[in-house]
Amino acid sequence: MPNAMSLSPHLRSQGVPKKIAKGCFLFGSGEKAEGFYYLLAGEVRAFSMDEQGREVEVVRLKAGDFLGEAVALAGGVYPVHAQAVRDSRVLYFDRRRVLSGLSREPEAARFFVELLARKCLVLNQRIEALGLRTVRQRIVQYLLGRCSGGGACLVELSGRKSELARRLGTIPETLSRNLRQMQEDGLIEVRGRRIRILDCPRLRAALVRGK
Amino acid sequence: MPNAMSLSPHLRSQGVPKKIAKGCFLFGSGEKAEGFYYLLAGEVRAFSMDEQGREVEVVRLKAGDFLGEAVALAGGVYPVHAQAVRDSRVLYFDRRRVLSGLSREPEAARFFVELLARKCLVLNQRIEALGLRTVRQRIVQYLLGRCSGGGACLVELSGRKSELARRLGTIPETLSRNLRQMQEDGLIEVRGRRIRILDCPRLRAALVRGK
DNA sequence: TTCCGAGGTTGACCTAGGTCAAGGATTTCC
DNA sequence: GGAAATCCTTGACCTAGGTCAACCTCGGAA
Repeated sequence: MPNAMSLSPHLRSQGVPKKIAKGCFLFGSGEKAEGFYYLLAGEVRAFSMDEQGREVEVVRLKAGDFLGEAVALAGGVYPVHAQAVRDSRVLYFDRRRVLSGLSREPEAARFFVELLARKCLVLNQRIEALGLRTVRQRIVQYLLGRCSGGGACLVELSGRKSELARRLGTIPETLSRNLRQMQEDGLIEVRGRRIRILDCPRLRAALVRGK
Repeated sequence: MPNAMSLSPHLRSQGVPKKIAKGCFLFGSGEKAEGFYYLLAGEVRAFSMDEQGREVEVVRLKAGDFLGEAVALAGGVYPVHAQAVRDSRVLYFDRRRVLSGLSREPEAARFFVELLARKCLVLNQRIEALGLRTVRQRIVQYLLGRCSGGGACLVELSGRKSELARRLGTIPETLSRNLRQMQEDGLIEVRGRRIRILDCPRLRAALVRGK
């Protein structure tokens, strides 16, 4: 989840800058979460392993995103592996230091409370979205979620289509078929990883009618 | 979500006690969230309306649960209606007061940071769970989630089966069929809203194998 | 240029599970 | 207690979408 919150200079100063070379791990699944990261530059992927040891990407982080903050602040163990896919720069925050720092730093306390509260909202929305019956509905809701709302607008996928499929709780084939269908219905226009929304109102209607 | 965190006496003193008579609303969907609630006693249900104006229960709260804290602290609008289903007693916390109080009350800051962080984890788990392919898997994971892990154990559903169905992203019919199937497979024993897990290890295996 | 490999698309097929409709079984309320 | 209203279960049916396998496309390397 992109957080789009900028760190206050003061908070920033509490983080320890680190460089993570491409391919290096920030942490591994199952490790006790003693701290968390703020990504200054680069790219990190979080993934878990399925039963057969195949990797399953959970989320991909870019500059401005936090990584592992909820786990660390709640005092759990990382549920995923995190690996830099490019040379990256991060700030590392020690869990205990932040927690005890909350006492002295009202700024920071507010910041984290709002950060986490916002995250909860986003997660809740995702839960709602996953509750939607059809894949098509989920696609629609995803598209609407990142379109300004006007007549026509363009959505550019950040990752692979297969990642989007996974995120929407389906598989590439089904995503592909649905996109084509929607294209034939004149709702959208797909070109590579660019999706142009042709008929925003009708798209919105499709969401409600449960079609 | 049950939170199972007890309020510190000090924090508790910041809440304004209120009595909510059965049937009364704590807030309505779409209202600006100026505060949130902590349920001392009674029962509250949160629900939204689907397109046809039918009510859809989202969650049911009992004593010890918070209501609307994430929305309020993030500064949004309530996404649901909240109504007391029994005479209830709550503490009401004013959003602004809490937020500004974080400056003076390190205790409170820590409390809310941990509360929200924990909530994020729970929500994440639910997202993962909803990503499971089959309804049966989701049932299994739900049952395992509330079973101590030993040989046999008993799970008592807190609400209606239809609520559980909805929570698992399905419908009562399918839930019913799956439960019966699992019963025939000798995995569980269903009596009313009591479910006895007969074969915990085998159940766990069923989760992994994706069957 | 050609070759190669990963991602994407398509088709054929089949099953999980959603819908509709009809009983049972519990609660609830008088 | 009994009637009414909810819930729950079951059956028949059908469609969304997952699986498997083949093919296409495009970008990078030789």
